Amino acid sequence: MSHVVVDNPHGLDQQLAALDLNSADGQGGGTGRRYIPPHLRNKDAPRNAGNAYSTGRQCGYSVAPVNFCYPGLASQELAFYHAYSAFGGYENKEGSWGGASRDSYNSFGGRNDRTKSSFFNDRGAGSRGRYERGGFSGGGSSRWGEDTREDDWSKPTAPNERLEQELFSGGNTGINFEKYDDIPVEATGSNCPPHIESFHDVDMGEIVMGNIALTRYDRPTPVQKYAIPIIKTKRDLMACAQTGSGKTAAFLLPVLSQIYSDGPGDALQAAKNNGQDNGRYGRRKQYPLSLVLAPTRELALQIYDEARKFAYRSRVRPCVVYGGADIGQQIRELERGCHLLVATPGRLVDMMERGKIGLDYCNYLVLDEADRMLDMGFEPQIRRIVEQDTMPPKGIRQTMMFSATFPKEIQILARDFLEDYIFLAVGRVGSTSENITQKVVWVEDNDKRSFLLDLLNATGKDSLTLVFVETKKGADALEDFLYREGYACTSIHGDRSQRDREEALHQFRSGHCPILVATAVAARGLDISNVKHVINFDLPSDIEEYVHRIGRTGRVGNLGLATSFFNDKNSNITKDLLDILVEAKQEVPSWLESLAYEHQHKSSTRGRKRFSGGFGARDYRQTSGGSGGFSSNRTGRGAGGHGGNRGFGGGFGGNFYNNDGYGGNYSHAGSVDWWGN
DNA sequence: AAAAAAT
Repeated sequence: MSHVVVDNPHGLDQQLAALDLNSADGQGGGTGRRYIPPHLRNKDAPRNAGNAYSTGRQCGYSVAPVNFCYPGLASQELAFYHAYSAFGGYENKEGSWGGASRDSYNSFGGRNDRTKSSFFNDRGAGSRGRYERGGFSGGGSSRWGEDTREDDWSKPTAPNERLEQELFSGGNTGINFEKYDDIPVEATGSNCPPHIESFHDVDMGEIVMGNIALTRYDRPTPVQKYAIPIIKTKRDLMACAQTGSGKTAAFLLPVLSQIYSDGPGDALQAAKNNGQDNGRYGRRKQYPLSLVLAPTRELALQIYDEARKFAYRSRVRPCVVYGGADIGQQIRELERGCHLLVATPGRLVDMMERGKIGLDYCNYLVLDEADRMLDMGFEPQIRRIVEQDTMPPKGIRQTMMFSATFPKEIQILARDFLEDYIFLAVGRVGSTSENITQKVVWVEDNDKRSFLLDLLNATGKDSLTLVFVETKKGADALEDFLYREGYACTSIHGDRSQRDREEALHQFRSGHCPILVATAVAARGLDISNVKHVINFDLPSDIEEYVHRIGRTGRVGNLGLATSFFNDKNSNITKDLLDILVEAKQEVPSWLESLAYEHQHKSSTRGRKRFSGGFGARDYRQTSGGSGGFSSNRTGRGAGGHGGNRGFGGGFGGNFYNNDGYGGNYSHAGSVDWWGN
């Protein structure tokens, strides 16, 4: 094991955080450049069967017949031709493409070495495939596999002004990067590549860079600085980072850039064969090159929306599938082509069983919010998807896991899914950020509503307020109440239909309903910028949940305010809340301090029974010697040999590791959660 | 005493 801190710009102590889990099982003959997975063996393979794997992630190009061609027109020119007719004439779009010039299209005929096969030489520039729709529909829609032949995926397709408007006009959803600079990041692992300071420090290709310019991302966030070069060098990654740290782009940019430079590879042929088998275009099974799994539907959608931006003017077609929505519609979308799939686990399993999705060529796997997915009981589905189907094994595919915490369950998942990975720890965004003002006020249940009205009246009419409650019933009741009081509000919770949920989010985001009453469904993952005020009408029992909730505000460089109603019923969160307030240099009410003191004394006699729902996860404090606030016990399972308990000076709020056997908020055999389930 | 997720 040689996990070494390679980069440590923030003066954090060097330490080894290797997991003995990581090397627990060997790779049975190594990663095998010539590996052929079981499902591909003994198959009649017109293509070079080992090729997809033997070339690693650089898929080779294979040759497909062309029965459709526009003599004398390269496909890009063809696309332009259609662009002109579609938009009534040529307009110079260079400006909006952030410097990419039309030369890139003119030079398209001059293919690079890879595509300069004898085939191309024979046919000349005129015999390009059918990409006439390539530049126009969402994120590219090359109908690969029909009668298309592969093109150079690294060259941008034609611009589409209307689509561009749709994708990039949504304001700067990005992050104000300056305030992230003090977030500490630590990379651990063998041969970790150096981090970047600018998007230009690593070659991500014309398409990605163009879309970065369009999204007006000018500088990478800390996660991006580290994750991008790691992913670009084809390493597996385990990253502990919260939502709001820019992690979606941190994996989308390098993954897409790889796909653009490598092209579709054998997946193209597979889709084609499959299409022939079925005889009809519409029956085709899709073979995504990349899969992103996310815990909630909204998060999946959000990742998809990001993917569409970065897939603009490319041949990659992103798709999203999740429950609660019409599956027929989603299938039709898939059948138009799917190279990057974002999915919630349940619906994806459904799609796989229906034969709509094959993961045989999925060379990039991302698990987003992995802890949350386990928390929600998705482990069987995830293992079904990753281990019990046709997905290339670890070491062949590239796998990236993101998680807010790193308890034992996640460590085991990382051991099983990742190969020689780099561990990235990103400091918590919410709690270190001092531009969120956190207030805790004592409010009895009976007074909550009138207190809430006071707060809402004090808040500007047009600033967004997010009100969290604990139960779905509570959400309905409170929305009802506010509505009757004349407030423009909406609500979101898990019993709402998917349409209602999306509609509510839209109403809120757009400012049409500037008050959103929400349950935990909205706490994590959702990037709703411009939330001025988060109100914990009901405090959660779990401090991680609290951090996620308040993290909905204070984004995009704005000052944020978080107000929490506290009373007797919240005694369970007292100590953790106090720690958070202290860490974030917030004002601490004296009553909270004394309560925390009392609670600590009471709790010492309670034993360690409750370790789900947030409590057990904090047990690490007992081993970190009470060293004040939020030092983490980052020892993992190999506690003895890896540097012991070290503090991180407040940056690393999350307990990435648990070694007390009671770790984490994750159910495991014999566990009892906060509700006694 | 809960929320989330395939139907």
